[in-house]
Amino acid sequence: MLRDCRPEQLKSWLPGAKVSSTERVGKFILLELKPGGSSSFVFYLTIHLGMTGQLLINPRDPGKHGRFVFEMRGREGEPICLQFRDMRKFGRLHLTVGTPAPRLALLGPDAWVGEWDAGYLARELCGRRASLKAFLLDQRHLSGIGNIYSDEILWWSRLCPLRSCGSLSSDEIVRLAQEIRRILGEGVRLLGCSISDFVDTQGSSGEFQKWLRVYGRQGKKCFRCGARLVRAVVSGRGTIYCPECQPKNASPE
DNA sequence: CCCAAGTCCTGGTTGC
DNA sequence: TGCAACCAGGACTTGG
Repeated sequence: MLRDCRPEQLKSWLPGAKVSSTERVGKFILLELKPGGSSSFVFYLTIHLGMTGQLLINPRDPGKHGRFVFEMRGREGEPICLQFRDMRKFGRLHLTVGTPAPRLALLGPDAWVGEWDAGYLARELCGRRASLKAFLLDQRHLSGIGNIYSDEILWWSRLCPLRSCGSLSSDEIVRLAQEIRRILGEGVRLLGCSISDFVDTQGSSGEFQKWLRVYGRQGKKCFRCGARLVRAVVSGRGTIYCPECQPKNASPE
């Protein structure tokens, strides 16, 4: 159970605590901690990187936008420093007792490795008026998809971001489900998308940005049909798509 | 001035 | 008409 507690209370538990497990849930990083001594409860550090957050292990230099640092010891007693950097301050940390930050309970299944299928997607899409783009960004349906991957997924699925959820045929839903898993898998295989800030815990950049088909390519030619890619703002987010092979009208097929 | 990887909050709209 | 669910857009923040 989640218990209310004051920051200074949590602070007093941290020294001597052990990281008992780590997990990723959607875009959240979760550390399970057990306090030192004989206490049996657990507490959690829930981390969200926001847009520009970085989590670094033993960084070579203090960096420019350090927000917090955890000093730890490894199994052999070697020092381990975990630093959180975040230029735009959109990242979040939550320290809670008993359960992770409450917002995690609201997340849909993990879009990449979660237990869901085209049937689940069909049920979630059914009857909704919102755009496909807004749907993919809404972490309550599937968790883990952001603005870059949603545009890429929709291009590969040949679906217009402006289409309404309820307008998809079952063939289109199956296609979308396949591309969600495939594109996120590619992103992970290529170690992420380093447009400007993203690095892994070792400070290394990913490679996915080299394989982008639409994101950041407004006005350039579609790799599939050669038409000019266009930009629209959909539910407040910049959205790039091909007006030719991602048509607004449902394709007759 | 424009734009940017995310989420929360507010206020308006839709439909039962 | 009432109400809840749904949905779009602004706020937040720093920098290129």
